[in-house]
Amino acid sequence: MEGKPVARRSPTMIDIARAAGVSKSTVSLVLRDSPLVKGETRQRVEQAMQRLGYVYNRGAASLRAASSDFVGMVISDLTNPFFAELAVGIEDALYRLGFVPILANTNEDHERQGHVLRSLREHHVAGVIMSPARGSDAWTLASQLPTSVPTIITMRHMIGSPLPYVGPDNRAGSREAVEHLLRLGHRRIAYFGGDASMTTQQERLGGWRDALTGAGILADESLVFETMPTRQGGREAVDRALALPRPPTAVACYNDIVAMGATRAFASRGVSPGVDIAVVGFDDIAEAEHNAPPLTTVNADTRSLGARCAESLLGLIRGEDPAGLSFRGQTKLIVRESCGATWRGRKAS
Amino acid sequence: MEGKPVARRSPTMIDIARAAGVSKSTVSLVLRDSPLVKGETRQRVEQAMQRLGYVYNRGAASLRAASSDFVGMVISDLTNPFFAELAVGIEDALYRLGFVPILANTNEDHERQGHVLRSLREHHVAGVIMSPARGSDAWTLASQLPTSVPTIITMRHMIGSPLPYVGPDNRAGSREAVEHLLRLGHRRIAYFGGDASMTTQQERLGGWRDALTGAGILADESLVFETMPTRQGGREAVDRALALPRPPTAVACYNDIVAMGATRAFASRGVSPGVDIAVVGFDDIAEAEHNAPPLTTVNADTRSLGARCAESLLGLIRGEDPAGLSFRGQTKLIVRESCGATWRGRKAS
DNA sequence: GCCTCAAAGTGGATCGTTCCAAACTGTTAT
DNA sequence: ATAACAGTTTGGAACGATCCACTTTGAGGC
Repeated sequence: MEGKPVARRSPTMIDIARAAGVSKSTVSLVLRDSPLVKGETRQRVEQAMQRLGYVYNRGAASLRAASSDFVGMVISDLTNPFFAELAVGIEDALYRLGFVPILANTNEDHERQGHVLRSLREHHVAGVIMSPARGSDAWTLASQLPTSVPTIITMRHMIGSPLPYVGPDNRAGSREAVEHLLRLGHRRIAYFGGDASMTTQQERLGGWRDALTGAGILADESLVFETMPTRQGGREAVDRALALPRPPTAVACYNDIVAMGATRAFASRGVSPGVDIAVVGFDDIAEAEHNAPPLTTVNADTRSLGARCAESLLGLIRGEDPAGLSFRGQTKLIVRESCGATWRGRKAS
Repeated sequence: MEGKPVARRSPTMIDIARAAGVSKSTVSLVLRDSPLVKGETRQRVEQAMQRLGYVYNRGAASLRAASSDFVGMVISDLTNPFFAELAVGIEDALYRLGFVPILANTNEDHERQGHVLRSLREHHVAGVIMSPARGSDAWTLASQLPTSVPTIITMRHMIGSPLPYVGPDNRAGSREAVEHLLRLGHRRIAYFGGDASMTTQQERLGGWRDALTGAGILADESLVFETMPTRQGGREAVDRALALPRPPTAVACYNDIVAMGATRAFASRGVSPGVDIAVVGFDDIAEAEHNAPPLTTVNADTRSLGARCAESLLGLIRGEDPAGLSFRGQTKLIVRESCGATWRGRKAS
């Protein structure tokens, strides 16, 4: 009188085996596309799976396999569009390589990062890709992640860590941006944003110095305004820079977020970015193109960088030499309007 | 002559049991904080764990437990800052509730969504939170996700689906925004962006109609410009709207991304947003505040909405009545400058 | 008729936990 | 001395797959 009986628990290989009149070993062989099973048998097994609605249990399988198909994806701040783009690049590549990403957004919190790494270990992840929370040091990290877990560090290089690092060439990119400003005739070029404790900041600031000294100009450290790498940070830097007796005529920013905050702040103080002051960013996030004015910035091909993380991790898992798996991506200056170049060009023509 | 022998494989409960001189059952009890073990024994076991560097194997445990602590987090487009924010809200709440999020960014791709759902089932996730790819229908979804997997649908309501839905009150929010424009004296109010196949669009567009007809104005469908919900879509809508013999004086946009594209496009065509034309968005993404001009928009408290997804999922997992787990979040109009209200106010004073 | 061999299929141990029923202590009541 | 009992501890059977060594089957050679 009841409808067709609903399976109380989902069928296992043994149920399939019984239904198809074979042993569980044969079902296992069918599942893994072994050439050892006869075509006819294979069909019977596949029909049984279909009929019973069999779903493979990957957890059970990986119990024997020592490691799973999970990869930890530890991101320091997913609300930053730059990291969101990186995460998408990583996720997409992992998916293609047959891995399943476990997401953890640490929000720059060390304690949370520690918890998350422990959790990932408990889940026997095949590897980890992480952009360390601000101020993580190689030593603490080593204690949280034993060398047995293949790990790629991304975006924030950790000095003293033997782990492969994937990220853009910050120094060269920043240098190129500042050289562009120099070529436009600027001599008082400030630097906005970034936290001295981060290697990314050190590298980008280094590029600023390189460009200036390369042009025979003294890198005036009083033109360096370190602030939080946020829009708010960009605004603060503007306030401080405009308070100077002789304000800068151009600014290189730690990243696009800072640059966007800065362009807004300049504009609201009557200093028109792209006209009265040149501003360049870094990262080339999607928003940069739609900023007012559109941001001249350094493109790091974020998505490919993400893919590269996944590929390097695969290398590490396969046992390749870690030394060959680090990667510094080339950057490319994207000239838009915030540096005033386009505008001047138009005026001159 | 060798250094201290490195553990070939990581220690298991049995190794700990041996080292502490107890049975594996006792170790298991210690791990789960059972009051059954004597304090002294507990200590011995804990010391052994410390000494051998024991790491719990959650996979092995969940083999018996029927379901794991994983939750699938299926996002349609993580590069959209709105969804990134939602994802962060979900991730944070899941973490707090003791779940581990598996991330899948479907990028609006159905095929991929299908694969991902299958993969999640194979991993025996405890539940799924998903914002369906554009154009997903209840029927296909039901075939991909049997009712045995607790699932919350977010942001994109699916008509005909019994699954709990968590999202903002799009209709009321949109209505409120348009009513604000009406109050400012506008009568020709256009609607930009969004895809007719999405319920979100239908609801927001519905709010636009509600407000107009509520004010005794004919909702002129020739002022509805449906485009991709992207910045580019916003630009296209501007082109089409300005080509009208009698262009609108105000615009309600499908979301902030469209509104940002639109403000840029208006500005570059010499129509100053916030002065010559009023523009309102929807979502209140972080960028909205820093747009030029700062965007008047509808805040949906995205992060809380994410948290709510996680909480409703927990309810579903615990077997609560699905009917009570749906949630429509209240929205709040955030008045900034793009609607011209602030500006007019200042002028009048 | 016996042996060999390849192809196809199988049983049982295993992975690292949890859970259950049973067993062992030492005390107290009878 | 025995029973009853609470407080601890334990062995073994799951969970659902994989993998290895083994068996079965049938064809072919001598």
